[in-house]
Amino acid sequence: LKLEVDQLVKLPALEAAPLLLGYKIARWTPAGWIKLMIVETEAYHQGDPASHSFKGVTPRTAPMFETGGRLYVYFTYGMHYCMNIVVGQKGVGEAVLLRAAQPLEGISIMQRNRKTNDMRQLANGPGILAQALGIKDTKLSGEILNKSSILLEEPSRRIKPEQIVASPRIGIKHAIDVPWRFYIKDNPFISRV
DNA sequence: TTCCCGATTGTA
DNA sequence: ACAATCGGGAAC
Repeated sequence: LKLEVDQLVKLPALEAAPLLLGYKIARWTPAGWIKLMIVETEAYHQGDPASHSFKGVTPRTAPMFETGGRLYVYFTYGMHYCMNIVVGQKGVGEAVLLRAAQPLEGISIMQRNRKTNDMRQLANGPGILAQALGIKDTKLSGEILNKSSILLEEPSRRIKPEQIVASPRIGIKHAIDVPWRFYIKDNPFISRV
């Protein structure tokens, strides 16, 4: 049973994050199509002290509080961009961080964006994934999926529940114990750790 | 206006 | 293990 994208993005982050594994993220660029399969995600919600939405709406985090189906792109560590799929209901601040993906189409474009030919290093981290997609600013933040240059497609083959691993999230200082990072077991394209 | 810090990455 | 690098957000 495949979940329509429109239904999936209405779910709370903790439900949507594992379900997004296997879905495809795509972008149309002047050089052609880029497409990857999502293999690693993390869930962030309003009651979560590690979430940007924890302290309420700010100009930066406003997209997290919109209806699911938008993008939330943020700039971090003075040099990296990370992309989220906003999920859930309007007024509730939650999103799913895209941490890693498996390259499918537009490999040469991503190799150019990333300055490496190593397939496993094209999208094996949230900042790296954004680089592969050619994201160099936060202009896409708040944009609506499938109505902007970023598309989300249903999986061709559904990921079985037993193939999904849950583990603690990476790089956070709060709520380090909860297993809200999800990835496809044995997939070679997940981020380090 | 000042100050601290971060949902990271690449290099040593 | 650690530097690079700068915008967001709280405090002053």
